[in-house]
Amino acid sequence: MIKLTLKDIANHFSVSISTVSKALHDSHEISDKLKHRIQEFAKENHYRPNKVALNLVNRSTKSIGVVIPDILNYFFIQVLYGVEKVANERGYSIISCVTDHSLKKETMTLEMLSSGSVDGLIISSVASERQTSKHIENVKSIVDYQIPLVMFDRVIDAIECDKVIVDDFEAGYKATKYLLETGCKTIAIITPINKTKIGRLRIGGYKRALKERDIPFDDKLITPIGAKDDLDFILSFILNDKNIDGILVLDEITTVKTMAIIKARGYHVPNDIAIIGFTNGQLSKYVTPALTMVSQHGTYIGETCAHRLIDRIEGLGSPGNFETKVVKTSLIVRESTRKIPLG
Amino acid sequence: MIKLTLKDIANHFSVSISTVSKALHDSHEISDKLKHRIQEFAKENHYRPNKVALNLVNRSTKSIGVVIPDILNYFFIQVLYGVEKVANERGYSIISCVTDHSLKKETMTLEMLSSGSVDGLIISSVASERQTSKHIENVKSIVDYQIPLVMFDRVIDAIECDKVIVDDFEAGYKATKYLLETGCKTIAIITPINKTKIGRLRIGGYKRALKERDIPFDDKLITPIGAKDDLDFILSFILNDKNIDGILVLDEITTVKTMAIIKARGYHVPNDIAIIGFTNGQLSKYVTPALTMVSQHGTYIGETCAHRLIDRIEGLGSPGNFETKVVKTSLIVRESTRKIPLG
DNA sequence: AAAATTTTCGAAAGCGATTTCGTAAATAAT
DNA sequence: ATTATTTACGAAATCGCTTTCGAAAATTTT
Repeated sequence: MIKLTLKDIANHFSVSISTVSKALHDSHEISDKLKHRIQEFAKENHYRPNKVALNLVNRSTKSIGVVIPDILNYFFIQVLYGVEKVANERGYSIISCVTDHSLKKETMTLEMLSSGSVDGLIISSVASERQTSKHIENVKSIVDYQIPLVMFDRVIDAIECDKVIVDDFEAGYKATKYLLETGCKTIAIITPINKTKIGRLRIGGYKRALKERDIPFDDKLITPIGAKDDLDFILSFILNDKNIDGILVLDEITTVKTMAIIKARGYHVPNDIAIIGFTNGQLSKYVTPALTMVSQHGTYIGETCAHRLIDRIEGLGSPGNFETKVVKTSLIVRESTRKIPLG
Repeated sequence: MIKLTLKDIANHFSVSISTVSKALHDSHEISDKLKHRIQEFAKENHYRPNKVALNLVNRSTKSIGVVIPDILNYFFIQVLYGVEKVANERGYSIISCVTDHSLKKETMTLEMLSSGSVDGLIISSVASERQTSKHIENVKSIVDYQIPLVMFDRVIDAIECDKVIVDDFEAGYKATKYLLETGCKTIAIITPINKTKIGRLRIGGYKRALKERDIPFDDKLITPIGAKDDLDFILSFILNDKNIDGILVLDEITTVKTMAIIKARGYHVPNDIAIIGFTNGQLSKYVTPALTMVSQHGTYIGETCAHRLIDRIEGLGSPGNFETKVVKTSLIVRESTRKIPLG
């Protein structure tokens, strides 16, 4: 049995296509008798309208695209979850695409999605602060296309659109302050997101916290690591070089790895070295000791993005008047940090 | 600047739509002069053909839908990764949908996807062995629609299509055998997937391994747990009741939780109780002790599914002649199990 | 019985593209 | 100069569906 179309049904009953269409929509224009027969036939033969044709007619797909750099990152999964929840509530489905931190893949994905497949886009761009200029053009061409766009977390300043961002400066500040308050003197930073703006902001917060205590900032304490770098090897440098008693790590998996290495080298966590990581995901809770983490409230961010976007799509909210929403983080204190001394 | 169509360009140059279409396709039918002007104009104004219209004309979307029950399950993420890799290589993009283990959501998702949005489907169904009858109808209506379908992992026997499954029987057998060989006498099973066929197969393998050693099967050692159950509470029963020295857990997150609880109760892993879990994901490696896990080779499964499906879509492979591929698992031995005694 | 109204349906346009086919104009061949 | 052949473009069909409008046929009103 091949896929049924309106035409097939029309032929079967020797009526016109429009009659069938109306009958299936329960239009009063069609007699009850005919309507019934057509509806029965359609049901029996599993007729379902071709969505592509509908999308074309309606000039809308009732779906939104979500583009994220990484699917093994719990934060993005939470965002995805939040987006999907709201989208479903409001009658939209989502198409999620992962760019694997590749600028090329992001461009391809945007090309694909922005040519009619979705009514709007939610993006966390992989663009670092360097390579923007050319890449911005790509993203910009989407906005130019008049397709509603909401960026979150890793946003591009030069793009004018609604944004939902994390208060990464404050997050870095809070985490560092907490380490200082629990007695840390020399705090290192491990950053797998060195070239991103959010990485810079977190380090900015870190500096601010140091400054408040008149601790001089030491460049050597900031260690960028790449995806293929040998973390063990790299860590050995700063651990031997400096007398580190606190570490701030800018993503979850690296936090876990860092702690494993530190423990293996005989340090006690948190007594010798305290650790705070970013992204409160599945891992942090179950490692030993359980990790103190910064939660970015991904689900909430996802929900917010979805609402913003769908409002735009449906023409609510003033056109051109873009807003940026800043979401605060929370520090989830567990066992990888010392207790705050009383008094 | 509103979205440009062929018609707009045609109007701008006072030519026909077909001329523009041909010009943009570099057809020899159009004079070089005109072609150049049209192409220039299209580029400058960021013209891109409307994909929905193209899909309608081509009766193909060059995209495939992937439906999985859970996105926090590393196995499924790996499958997704494998599918996407092959799909991209072969010129397809993927639409991934998560059903959150909800039959209703699965039905909705299938409804949505099977009406023209995708050229084919890759599904791991949430259907347990009970509720099938009605649900099967839903899935069946997709196959009836002549839309190519590949099921993996959680397949439905009554559906005729290509399948890629894990050798769960052998996996349960291998894991149990390993525990026995390393000295375990009383092995419990914790199963969060009690009603699924794959759960039953794994337990089947477990029974076989016991039988080989003439160990009687004890029903009480199989503990099903639901999503909302208090694992701590439930574990206390069997730990107190039986003299357990080995546990087989049927998913990763539950394995990690189980070990945490066991450690908290003062047992040593693996000396007092050895643990093997299913799905070798991100968590297993970094907990203490690192967990011995069954790897299901998700990426490979995803790749296989994608190849099968696209072959079907493109009419390669004999119609109606469905195949089921069985993929073997590997046991990744780490520290939550004892060593096999020499000799 | 004539007029007005309602019921019931079909023709056709449109969504945005591709593609086949036909044809006037330009060029080439005789 | 006449015929044959390219060249260069447009008209129209098509994909599957919705929707507006027009118009018989049936019903109601006067």
